[in-house]
Amino acid sequence: MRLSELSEQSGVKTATIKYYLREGLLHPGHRVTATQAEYDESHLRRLRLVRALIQVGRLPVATAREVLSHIDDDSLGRTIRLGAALWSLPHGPDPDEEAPETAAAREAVERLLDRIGWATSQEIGSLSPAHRSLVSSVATLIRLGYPCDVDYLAEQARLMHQVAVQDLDMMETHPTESEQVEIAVASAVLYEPLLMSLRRMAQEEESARRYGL
Amino acid sequence: MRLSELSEQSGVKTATIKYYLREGLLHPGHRVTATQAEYDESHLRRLRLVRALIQVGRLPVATAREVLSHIDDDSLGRTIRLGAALWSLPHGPDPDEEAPETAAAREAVERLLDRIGWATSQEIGSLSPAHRSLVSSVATLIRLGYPCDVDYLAEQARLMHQVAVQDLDMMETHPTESEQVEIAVASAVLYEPLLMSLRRMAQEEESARRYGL
DNA sequence: CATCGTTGGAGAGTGCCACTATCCAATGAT
DNA sequence: ATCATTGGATAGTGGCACTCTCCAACGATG
Repeated sequence: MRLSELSEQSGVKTATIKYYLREGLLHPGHRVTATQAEYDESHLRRLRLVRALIQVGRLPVATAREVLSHIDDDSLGRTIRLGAALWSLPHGPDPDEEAPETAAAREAVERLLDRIGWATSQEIGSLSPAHRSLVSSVATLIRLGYPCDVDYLAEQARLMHQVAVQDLDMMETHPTESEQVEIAVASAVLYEPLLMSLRRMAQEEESARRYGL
Repeated sequence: MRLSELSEQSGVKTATIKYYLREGLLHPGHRVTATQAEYDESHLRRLRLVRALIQVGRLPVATAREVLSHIDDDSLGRTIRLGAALWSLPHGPDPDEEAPETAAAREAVERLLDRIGWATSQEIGSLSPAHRSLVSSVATLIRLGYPCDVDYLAEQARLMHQVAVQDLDMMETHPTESEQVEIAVASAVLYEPLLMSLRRMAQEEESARRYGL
């Protein structure tokens, strides 16, 4: 398949595909002559994944490249590969250590983890982007005076754990490691807006149920 | 308080505050002389909300202005106000009607809503940004060949409904309508990254539980 | 009263980023 | 032989969130 055909089938302009090639988001085609290259299904699939990461997942191009490199890297074991891929995903801003609310937020998160017994998070917690992002979010809520008590958080955490169980179950239905890492990334990036859509629809539904239309 | 004091207390540069004033994200201060204005606590609070919406919630400035205008508008009833605020929030891309996967996605979503009995979503569903965004997400997943069966979606939807119940319970703890609308917006925008942080931490926890460290 | 640093306002400018248009030499179809 | 097309490199575009510069008007100080 030529570049222009790849463009037609994917719906992505040739100029944009060239850009992705240059940025290393897409592996080069097989050079047929000095000025022509051949692309195949793997390019089409990767291109669609790139578009999904960038357009649906809103990843910056540089981040997408990093994430993809982890998916491709089969020199490491699954756990490391998975962790590397997930930790390179974008996350909220880091906690502002200057702000006084950060300390309170950190304590609240600690109490939360204690309550629900997430041992992993407590040990390596301060390193995990998700943990730092959580502290930052809680600090923001405290600063704005929104409620954010441990009971509420614990209940939501419990629900998110059930979501995670579903996620991992789904991941396990895929055989190869590469696919599992890819689906873990997809789970984090593509299913996220899906879940948030479901949450908003649920809010609309529940709101209608309580207050009428 | 002067503009420069407001800047100090909020940690936002004066130039940026001026920009927000110009863009209508912040109501003007009380003019004391021809060249000086006085700001108060309401400005500080609003400024923090603006920063949270833009930095944590990643809202474009124009969208933030629209959302804030709905929070301020007390000429409408709560339901309308709430809906207007939530519907003006950013959502994923609209479904691509050209793509063949969109039809399948729409059908899958319909089956899902049927299964879990969200009447509201079925009636006004095609209008809701959340519904359109969900169809778009499902279409993307189908196109990439990721699993997205109705059983999985139904389970996640059930969990998201429980999340929404928590959300609305929390909203009801606030007395005034303005506060309720504000907290609904905060719930959609600020608690979203919080929930996603919890999901990723839960994935890390569950992953460690299944496969070790 | 003169002076000089500070303030608020307005418009132009900056930096970043995801593309995108242009150009060029080498092909490949006719 | 001719000429549109292809892949590759480079420079440019447009949008956005600020941010810089300038200016007239204060207002505290000597």
